[in-house]
Order: sequence, then structure tokens, then C-alpha cells
Amino acid sequence: MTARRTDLTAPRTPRGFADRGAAELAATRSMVEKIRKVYELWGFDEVETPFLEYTDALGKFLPDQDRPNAGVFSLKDDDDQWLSLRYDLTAPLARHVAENFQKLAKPYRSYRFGPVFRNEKPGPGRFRQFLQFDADIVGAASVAADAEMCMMMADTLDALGLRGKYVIKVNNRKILDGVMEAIGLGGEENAGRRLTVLRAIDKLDRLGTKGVKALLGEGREDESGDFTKGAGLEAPDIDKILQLLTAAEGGELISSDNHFQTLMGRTSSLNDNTTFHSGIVELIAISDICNKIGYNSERIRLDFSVVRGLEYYTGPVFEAELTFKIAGDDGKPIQFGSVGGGGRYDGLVGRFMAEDVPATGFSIGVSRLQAALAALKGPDEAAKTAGPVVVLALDRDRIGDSMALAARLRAEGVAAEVYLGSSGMKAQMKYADRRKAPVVVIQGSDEREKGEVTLKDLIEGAKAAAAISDRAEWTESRPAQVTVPEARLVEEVKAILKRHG
RNA sequence: GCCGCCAUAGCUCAGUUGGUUAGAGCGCUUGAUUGUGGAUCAAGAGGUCCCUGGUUCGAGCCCAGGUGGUGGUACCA
Repeated sequence: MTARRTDLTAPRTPRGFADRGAAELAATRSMVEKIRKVYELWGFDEVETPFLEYTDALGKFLPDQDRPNAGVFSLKDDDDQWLSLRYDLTAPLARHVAENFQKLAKPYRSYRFGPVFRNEKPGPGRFRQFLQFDADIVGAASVAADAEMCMMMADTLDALGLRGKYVIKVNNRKILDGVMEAIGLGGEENAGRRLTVLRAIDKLDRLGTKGVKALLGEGREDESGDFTKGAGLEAPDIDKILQLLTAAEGGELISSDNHFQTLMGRTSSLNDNTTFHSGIVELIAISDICNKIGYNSERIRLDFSVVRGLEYYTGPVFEAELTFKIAGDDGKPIQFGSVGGGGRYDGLVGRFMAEDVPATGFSIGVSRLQAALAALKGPDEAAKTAGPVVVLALDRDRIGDSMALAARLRAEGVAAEVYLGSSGMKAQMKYADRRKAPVVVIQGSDEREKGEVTLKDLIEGAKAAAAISDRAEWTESRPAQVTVPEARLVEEVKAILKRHG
């Protein structure tokens, strides 16, 4: 027996990172192409930025003030400058725009796709590297740009076959800011409490009115016994916020003056606040545009509980949510929830340059959306991808003959490979089976002498085998197999492939 | 980050109050029936019982710390 080696390295992917196989990559590719097509149809140009940025170019908007450096992978360059892996595609875009400001035609419409990295606790379906696909308009202050973003996001999900299975929820940060001003939380000194209030509102869909109420007041204790400190608001102020959250109930985009009046009626105590009021006016404008073009409340809706990023959004915010549930492995329904979102961030480019540059955009979580699409299709779909035709190598001295057969198939555009291992025929058949080969090409000495090849249709054969339980019958029938002259190889293989689409 | 649960073969899991050489099913490899995937039969490979330390005559089992996973929660740009 061999001695145990102690110098072996354990093969392992880093925590929260994953290898991706052919089927998954193919699904990503097809998704990405569909999304790209929509973006380009709307007149967006692709741009690519590096994975690494100088930390200060990303850093100011790290959201969690308690742990300003957590969440990001950073390293020090040889000139002592800190670099970080990008954690989204928006901050790098802001840098790109500021750096090339004179060259770019504005409003600048661009899209980006690629991996982003977050150094935080991974979970099921949640990785430390994942894909995003963003689109942004920089240099357009009008809410018409925000309306475009909502509509394009809807188009994108439509293109992915999700019509009727999602909703784009729209809100405006000015509305939330206005409410907080109205209850005396304006000004620098209340920034911390405003954050707490926004976080509480963001949890409405998960914790319900009751949970949010607790978080706005004293605080809330969760099932594990952990206590989350609340915002400490007075009861009448809490009511004002809850009143707002329910004001958009019915889930309609404000489509007319009539709706506007109704809404204003429901939020009467807040309408004197100018910030709040201008937020409402902006939403009406977005709503008018969307409705005019035919994006009704089936696709785009008003929802005052949408908060999104806590730091940099300044105006309209939107979130794409999948509305269907899927049965998980344990039978419990899984709600996929948010698969993307965005909003207006008028201050983000401005931190690189003296002038403010208005911008709006959104991001699609490709990895998450792909998981949802896969779950929607069911597990069988992924297994259907066909492998190459496998040419068996029965006679080791004549491997060149096998390679010549494969070459002929390739020359006609049929994916083909020769078995290059050292096992016998049975193992080679098994190999072809596992490769998901649709066809196996067999040429042993028998066939070669007669100038023939035997072709076996593995897909048809598998069906036939299911009906056979008797050994003799199996041997006898040689299911789904034909022997043809070598000259007809390509033609016959193509015919079999065609039968299976 | 905080709280809880879990860790035995490639996978899913057994493993008695702490007691000899740690098991099963599936999968994998090889062979038989034939030069052919399935079925059947036979044989075989595969384990630091997560790691380190402790208790004990003796630890897969008990204790402590660590690591990894998982379920909440926090955060989610």
C-alpha cells in the first residue's frame, strides 16, 4: 500500500465562490444576449470598466457607517495605494464618466455587464462574486429619463419571458425625505435616525405593518431573541409614516388627475411639505409617460415602501420584483423577490468634479434572475443540452482512422470527438452516454473491411432500452442502430441529428 | 457582525451507556453474458469519522476552542 501523503493540497473553491459548468454558462449567455438586445434597442452603448478601482473612487458610498471597510475586497498596490474589487457597476461608471467627461456625448447612455464582488457572508443563492447587468443615463435631469429606465426594465423582463410574472415598483426618495422632514427628522443631526427609519420601511414586505411599527418605535425582538433598536418615534409620527405606506395600496401607477387627488387626500397631513410635494409631482410625470406608452399597472406600479440603497439615491427609485412563487426542494414555497432596481443618483458623479451631474440607472441581478428562470423551467430543461458526436476508438493502432471520421463530421459543422481514453468498447459507450452524445460512430475491423460505419442513435436507443428487460432481446435487437457505407457518414449522422431537432 | 443547529465513503445516511478490524443504499472501476449505454450476476477501489487540544485503560461517540455548512437576524451599494 502506498503511504499516506501529507503534502496534498485540498482542492476547494473559496467560500462564497463557485465554478460554473457548461449548462449554466449557456443559460447565462442566452440571457445576456436577450438583455443586451433590449438595451441596444433603446440606444445604449456598451462600456467596460476594470474589476479593480482605487478604493477612494468607490469608497465614499460604502453604506454601513459602522464598518466602513467591511463588504469590499481590498489590496495594496506596489505604490502603496489601496485598490478594491468593484462591488457594483454604478460607482465605476461614475468614475468613468467623470474621467472622460469632455469626450462623452451627453446625456450619456451606456450599459455594462460583468462580475461584482462583495466580501460578506454567503448563503444559499448568495455568492461573493456574482453578475450584474446595468444601464444608466448620465446628464439628464428630467424624470423622463427615470421613466425610460422603468420601461426598459419592464421590456427586459418581458424579453426574458417573464411578462405577467414581475412588477416594477416605483417610489421617490423625496417623498420619504419629505415625510421625515414633516415629523422633525430633517437636518444633519438626524441623519442616523433617518437611516433607521428608511431601513424599517424597507422591511415592510417581510415583517409587515406590525414589524415596521415596532422598528419605528422602541424596537423589535426577532425569533432568535436578538433585539433591533428602533427609531424611537412618537406614535402620531409613526402613524403618519404608516399612513403613507398604505396610501398607494391598490398598487396602481397614478394614471390620472383623479388618482392624484385621491392620493393627495390620503396623505393630506404631508402635502404642505415642499419636498414631499415635488416628489409626488415627479411620480405623476413618470406615470404620465409610462401610461401614455402603454406600460400600465400590470408592469409598473407605485409603492411607497421601496427604499433601495440608503446612501446615494436622490429622487425616483425603482425595484423589479418577481411575483411568482416556486416550490423548493423541501416543498416550501420560495419567493424570489427583487431581481434588480435602481434610481436617480444626482450626487454620485459630482463627487469627482465641481459641477453636479444628474444621473439615473438600474441594475439587474443576472445570477439571481437566472436562478429564478431555471426554477421556473424546472430541472429537466438544463439536462437537455446535447454533447458532441462521439467516434469510438476500437482499434488502438488505427486511431488515425477514427480521427479522420471525426474530421469529416467537423468539416460539415457537426461537433465530434474521438474517444481518447484506453478503455474497452463498453466503457466507451458509457462515456458517450455521459457526454450526452446524440450519436456514436462505430467502426471496428468488421466495418472497416467492408468500407462501412455503424451509427447508433443514443437518444432513440435509450427509449428502446426502457422497454426491454430481457437480456436476449436486448442483444438481438441492437436498438436504434444502422450500418451504412462510409461515404454516407456525414449525411446519415445529420439525418439522425435532425430527427432530434 | 449576533443567536441557534449540524459535520461519518463521491452522494444520501446508519453507527447501541464510550469497547476489537467503522457499515448500508446509490454511484464509481473491472469482469461475465456479445464487439454496444439499459437490466442481471460477480469482484474491487474508495474513510485523518472536519481540525487542534483535553477527559479516559480506551473517543466516531464526552468536554473546550477553531474551521466549514446551515436556519434566523443584521446588512444588502
